Amino acid sequence: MDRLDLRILDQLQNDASLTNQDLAARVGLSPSACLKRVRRLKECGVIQREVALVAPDALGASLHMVVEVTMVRDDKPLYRDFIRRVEAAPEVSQCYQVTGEVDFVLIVNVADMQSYDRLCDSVLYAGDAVHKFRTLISRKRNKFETRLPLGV
Amino acid sequence: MDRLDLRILDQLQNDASLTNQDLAARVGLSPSACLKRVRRLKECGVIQREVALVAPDALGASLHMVVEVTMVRDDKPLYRDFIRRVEAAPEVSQCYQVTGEVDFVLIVNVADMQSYDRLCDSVLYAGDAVHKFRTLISRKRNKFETRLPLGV
DNA sequence: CGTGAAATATGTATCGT
DNA sequence: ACGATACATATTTCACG
Repeated sequence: MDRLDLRILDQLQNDASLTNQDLAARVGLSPSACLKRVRRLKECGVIQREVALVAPDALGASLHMVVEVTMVRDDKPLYRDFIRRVEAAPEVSQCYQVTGEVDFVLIVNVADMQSYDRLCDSVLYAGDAVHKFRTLISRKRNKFETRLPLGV
Repeated sequence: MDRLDLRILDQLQNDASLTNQDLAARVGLSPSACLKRVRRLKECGVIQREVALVAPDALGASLHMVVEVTMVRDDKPLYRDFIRRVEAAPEVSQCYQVTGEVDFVLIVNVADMQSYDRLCDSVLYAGDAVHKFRTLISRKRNKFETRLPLGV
């Protein structure tokens, strides 16, 4: 993982629709050398996947929420089951297991309150794992950036 | 925006590296018709961009935090300036403006505590806009999904 | 890592429904 | 207005230097 790989990642985090030729030109490499690097970065999991980011309000899924979850107790199987439900719930886009006064923070995005309700049933009220939760409703998502700071 | 567009979005949210041919085959369209739709979806902003998702731990930026921010008072210019600083800070990947006991929730991801410190200086302590904040340190990111539920 | 040629994919024009 | 076919252009990909 040298400087060239970092520059490649930097570009692709911004715009994965770049052709290999353009990418190669930008990082100062021949197309074939560039392609080999990109493939290696995918192979070894540094590039996990390429995705299209869709405007939430173009699809009526513009309701974002932050849910802080406190579990009933510290218990491996309990946690594992909860995480499994979280993973299975399409409404939950992110899940952070945190230290401190709460145990999990979920980022939820849904079309309406009915969908939020379904989420509560399928994840929060299911299985007696959750002691309590607090929902912060987002009025606005001011920033959403998938890019990691690479220090290039 | 019909069923076909939704199927296209569904595919591209999963894997934007699909060739137009494969995509067309999956949604049951000819390549040219498919391409026209994809371009239209990009033109009108439904597809915002395509990005590569990079494994955070492959790059030593694996420290995630959730920061809850409470402002000193409700004040337009104050908020505007804060948001501007948030947007400028590469350590802050997401910012939700929420209702309730706190005013903002930030998702931060950094390589180390030193970077977190820089963030505090450049965003949280700058400008006397922030009354207080609470930082929840993530032990683990159990889920990170950019895909919106499309109900297809 | 770079070059060049073969294999693939994209993009366009045209026609049909 | 939208989709299909076919052809021209561009890109990816691989063997070789």
